[in-house]
Amino acid sequence: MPVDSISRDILRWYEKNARALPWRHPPGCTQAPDPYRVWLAEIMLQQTTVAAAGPYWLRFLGRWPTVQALAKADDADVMREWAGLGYYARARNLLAAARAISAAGAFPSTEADLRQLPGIGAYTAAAIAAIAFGEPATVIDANIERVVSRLFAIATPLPAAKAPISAALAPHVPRDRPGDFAQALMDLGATTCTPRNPRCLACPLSPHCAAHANGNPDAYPVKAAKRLRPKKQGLAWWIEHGDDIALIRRPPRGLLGGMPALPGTGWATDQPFHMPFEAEWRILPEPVSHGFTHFELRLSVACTTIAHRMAEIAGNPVSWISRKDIPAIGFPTLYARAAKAVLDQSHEQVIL
DNA sequence: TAGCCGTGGTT
DNA sequence: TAACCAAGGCT
Repeated sequence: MPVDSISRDILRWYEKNARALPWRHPPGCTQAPDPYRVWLAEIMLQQTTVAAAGPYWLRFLGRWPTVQALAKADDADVMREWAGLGYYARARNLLAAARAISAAGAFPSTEADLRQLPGIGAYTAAAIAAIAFGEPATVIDANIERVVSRLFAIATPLPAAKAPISAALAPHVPRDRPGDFAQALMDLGATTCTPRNPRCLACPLSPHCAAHANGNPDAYPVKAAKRLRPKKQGLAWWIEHGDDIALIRRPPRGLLGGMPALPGTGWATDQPFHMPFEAEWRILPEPVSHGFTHFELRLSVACTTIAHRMAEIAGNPVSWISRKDIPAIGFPTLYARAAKAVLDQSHEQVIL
C-alpha cells in the first residue's frame, strides 16, 4: 500500500506539536485511553473551548471517576457541577447515557453503537471510536471541516459541504493511528489553520493545500449566511423573606432546562414589566446583559421583601434558599450574574 | 433543513 | 464594539 503523504506529514507534525491535554495520551502512545474519560471530554468540548472545559472535566473526573459512579449520581448534583458550562441538555444526556452504559455492563466500542447513546452524534461517535478504540472512523468537527475544505478547495457552502468533506478525507485516514490523525487535524485547525489569518508558513500540509496554492485560504470554508440575533428583555424578581430568597426551577427541556432560576416575567422583544404582587419594589439601575446563541437578553431585576412566604409565585412552585447558599446553588451564568448584581448592591448600601 | 440550545474569548 | 467562533446534537 502506498504511503499517504497527507497522513504522514500531519502525524509527523503532531509528534512535535501535540497539545498536552489532561484527557489525552501523547502521540504514538500504544496504551488505549479510558473510553469514559474520552467520552466525558468529548461531550464537554462540544461547541466549547478547551480552556473552558478543562476545569469541569477535572472536577467531574474527581467526583465521578468511572461511568458506574456517574450513573449513580443524583440529577441535581450533576446539573450543579455542570452549571456555567452551558448547553445544559448535554448534562442531562450525559447522565442518561452513563446509566445506559452502566446497565449494559460495558462501554460501547464501535462508532455505530456509540451513535445510539443520547448526546452522541456523528462527530462524537467517530471521535470516541477512533481515539479510544482505534477504529478508522472519519472524524469531522469544525476544525477538520476548515482544514479539509482548504486542503481540497471545497467551495460548497456548509452545512451541505459536510458530505464532500468527509468523502475527501476518508481515503487519508490511517488504519493504524486514526485517533492521532483526528486529534492532529483538530490541533492543526486550532493552532495553525485558524479561521482568520491562517499560518500557512508553519503548516505541514501547505505543500498539499489547494487553497494555499490559490492564495486565498481565508475564503474557506464557505458558510451559509446566518440570521442576526434579536434583542429581548425581561424582568427577574428577587424576593426576600427573612434570610431566604425565592427560587424556581426551569422546565426540564428548552432554554436553561432543569436549572435553578429567579422567578420573573417572560422574555420578548417588547416585554412589559409587571410584578407578581403588590409590594414595594426597587429595580436595579442596570439590567444584566447576556447573550444566548440566538438572541440577546437584557434582564432587569426587581427586589422586594415580604413578611409572609408563599408556596408559589405567578403559578410557579417556589423554594426558599438561604442567602449564604446562593453561590453554591448552581445557577446558570445569567442568574449568577443577576444575583451578584443584587448582592453587590446591598453590600454597597451597607458600606454607605 | 434550519432553528434551538450557553458561555466566554478573540478580532 | 459587534461579529465571529468553539472537539455539535436534537428535532
